[in-house]
Amino acid sequence: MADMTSMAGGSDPTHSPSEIAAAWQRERPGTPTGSIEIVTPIWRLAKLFSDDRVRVLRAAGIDAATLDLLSVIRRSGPPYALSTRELTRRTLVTAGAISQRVARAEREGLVRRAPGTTGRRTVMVSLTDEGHSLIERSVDAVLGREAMLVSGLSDSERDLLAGLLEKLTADVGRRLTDSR
Amino acid sequence: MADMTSMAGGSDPTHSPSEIAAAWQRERPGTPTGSIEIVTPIWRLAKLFSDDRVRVLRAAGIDAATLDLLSVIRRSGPPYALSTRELTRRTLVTAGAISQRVARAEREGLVRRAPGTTGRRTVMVSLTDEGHSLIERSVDAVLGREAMLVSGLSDSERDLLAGLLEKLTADVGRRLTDSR
DNA sequence: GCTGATACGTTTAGATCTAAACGTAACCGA
DNA sequence: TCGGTTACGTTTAGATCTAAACGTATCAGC
Repeated sequence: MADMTSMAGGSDPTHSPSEIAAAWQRERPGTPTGSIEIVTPIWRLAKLFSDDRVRVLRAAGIDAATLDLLSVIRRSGPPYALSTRELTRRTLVTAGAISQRVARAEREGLVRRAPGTTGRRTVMVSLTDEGHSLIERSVDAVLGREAMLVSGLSDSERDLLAGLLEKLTADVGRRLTDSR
Repeated sequence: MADMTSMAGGSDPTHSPSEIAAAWQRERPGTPTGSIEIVTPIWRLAKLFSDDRVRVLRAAGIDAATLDLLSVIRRSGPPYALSTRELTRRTLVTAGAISQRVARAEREGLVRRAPGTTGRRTVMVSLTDEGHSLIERSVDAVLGREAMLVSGLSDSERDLLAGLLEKLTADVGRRLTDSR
């Protein structure tokens, strides 16, 4: 996927989204700046969460890509095994990246690869004991930390925000599929 | 910055945030899943916007990193010049990345580097005519496209969401600085 | 059974980022 | 004025991603 490092249209963390929109209006009256107050904070928040997670995980001896891999397998429930195909579907990266991530995790003894029984030449990736205990140790740390970060919102604010974000996600997804 | 490709804790685009939280509760009762319905959609939306922008820009003959660079300079107003230092501050990437981006854009004739007059060995990066016209052509395309993507929200919903996002951004930023 | 089409996973080439090392220029206290 | 410190920009090494090429196994229709 494209990374999060380019957000022209309003990334500037030294100015608020509304200041950025105002700057465009001053420089180019009529510029369609209506989306900036939505898109810019989303990008900034994604970066804040991402960077913080990297820091937290470094202390736990695991990187974000590996956590992502192990998490998806772990929360799929017993027998803690998913095909490469399914891992790709449930992640935001390409099949090539999954292949590389699995190879790394396998080298570190966190997962195991085995041919699937259900035809179609699938490869099942499963957690080793070590992988299982690593994810158990990491999940609460990461999610607990994030819960702390968002704790400035009241319960009703949080629910309201979650609802709006879900609506927007569905909406954007629909418009993207329509336009292709 | 860390890219947007790892979002353990809930990236899975085949399940809604609430389904992911429910899966954790089923597998590990007591897991602190309160943040998932906020963080997960933020990550997903960042990726949706990012990927779409890449597609739009490919058609316009410019990449997202270059758009980011030219945008910041363009909206700073005449004389359309910023120091490398300032570019780093107003962007979400490191100084090294800025240096490389500027070098690329300079190679393509979009910007020019010149020693700054105000001491401290600064390098001023300014738009060439070609860079200026490229950004003029691209900005409306990108921002117009994004305005369309978020147009499913009513005006009041949009303002409400923008307000909550701004509050959350400030809040998370504060907690991050406090905890370090 | 064949055979072509398709699905699936891996590999490779290339892009671009970060972190850290570096090289200098500018500033500052004595 | 001088020497050390700091600010600033660039370079380099390493990590990891994407897109595309590949190789092979499986399936579907005849």
